[in-house]
Amino acid sequence: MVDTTTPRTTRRRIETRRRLLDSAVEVFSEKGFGRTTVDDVCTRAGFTRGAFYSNFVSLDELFLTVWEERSDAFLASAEATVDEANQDPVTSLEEGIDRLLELSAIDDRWARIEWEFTAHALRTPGLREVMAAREERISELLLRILDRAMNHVNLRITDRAAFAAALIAVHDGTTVQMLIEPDPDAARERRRNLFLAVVQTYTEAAAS
Amino acid sequence: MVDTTTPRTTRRRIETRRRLLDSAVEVFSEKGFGRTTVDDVCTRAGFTRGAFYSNFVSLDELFLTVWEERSDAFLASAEATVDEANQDPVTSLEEGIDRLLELSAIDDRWARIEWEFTAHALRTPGLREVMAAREERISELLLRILDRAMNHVNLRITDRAAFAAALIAVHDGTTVQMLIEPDPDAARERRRNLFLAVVQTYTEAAAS
DNA sequence: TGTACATCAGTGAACGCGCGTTCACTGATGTAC
DNA sequence: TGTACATCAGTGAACGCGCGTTCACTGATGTAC
Repeated sequence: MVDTTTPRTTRRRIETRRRLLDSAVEVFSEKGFGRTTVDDVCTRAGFTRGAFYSNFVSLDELFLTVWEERSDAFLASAEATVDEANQDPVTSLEEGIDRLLELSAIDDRWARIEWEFTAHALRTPGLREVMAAREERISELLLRILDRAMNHVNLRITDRAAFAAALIAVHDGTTVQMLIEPDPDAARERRRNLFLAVVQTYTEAAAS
Repeated sequence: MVDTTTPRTTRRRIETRRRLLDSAVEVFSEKGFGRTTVDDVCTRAGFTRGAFYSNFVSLDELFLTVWEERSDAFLASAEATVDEANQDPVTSLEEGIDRLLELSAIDDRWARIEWEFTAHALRTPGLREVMAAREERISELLLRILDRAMNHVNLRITDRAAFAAALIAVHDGTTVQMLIEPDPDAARERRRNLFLAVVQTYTEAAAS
């Protein structure tokens, strides 16, 4: 039996969406979401504006799609890294921190877009819940990673929710410092120490 | 001798600028900087667009002016609070944290604008230095407050620059959590604990 | 204090570009045989 | 594999609104006496 409900052609559309989404990341990070026009994105991708309206209904939808896609990709790759790490457990707290920082390392462009999107979400009621849900997913993933890692270094988490929230807050707060401050290396080193302090705060020696 | 270089009339202009600046805060926080038009600000303030161009050259200048004015006002009021506090020294670490949090308490509207401005600064080279300079001023003010307070609770700061940077990072990171998360009270409590942990990390018992 | 005058600040109309959005169209892509 | 056909995806022109910016103007404000 032939499927008559699904649209026929797909390859070309998929490729077009791909190019529009990739261009959107570039343009949003350069001009900011608010100053970006439909034509900016299309020109960058090598299309005329009609192509945009054939694939998205508004820039808001495009921005949300970009953000969700990248967020999901990040979470998926993080999960994969965690699975790998099971074959190679951490041997020290410091090593664990470094792995965590490596996992969350993102390029400047994407950091700017996340900042933009948060600003956007802060004034768009429907998006606040979307962001909160994502933070919840990151929190769960983090705790899954941490549970295992803590075991290997003989520590026990005292307050799980607070621990995850603290790591996320410190991550966000130090990210902007690294982007703004004249000496990013110093900022990076301070971030590392602060992460270490947070881990020590929310854990205690496990009964062995 | 009469001053012939300074423009004559001022009262009316000052009032007009005031209303434009206040309206800008409202509109920027509601629509975001990028989606705000000159007319949005003028209509809100009860002027026509000409009034804007008689007082500012661009929305960029207006945004920077708004931000600098509020930042300076914040720093000035913080200094004043610190001077007052000298008559009434803190007696415990917890009390010090609460005072610090009270000092940095800002309304949602202004928090959104700071986030917006940071996003703007992250993609506008000249503004990065402006923000870095302000962070430096806040850091100095913080350390002045902390030096005195630590003395009263018999603690000594180990790494001054890292301590101030950590407090700022934690402040920023937890602010967005309080605005995004469904349970702001829980987020506030977690923030308080995290601040406490940071203080304990970057201080040690002073030789008495 | 009051009046005549000079200057200034904000008005509102005007201009034109840029942008969002639509739509008839064409050439690209997949399907059937 | 090749061809004829149907459908779809992106084109590009068109429309009109909204916005930034300018400027001659008028009424508000300060000054001099």
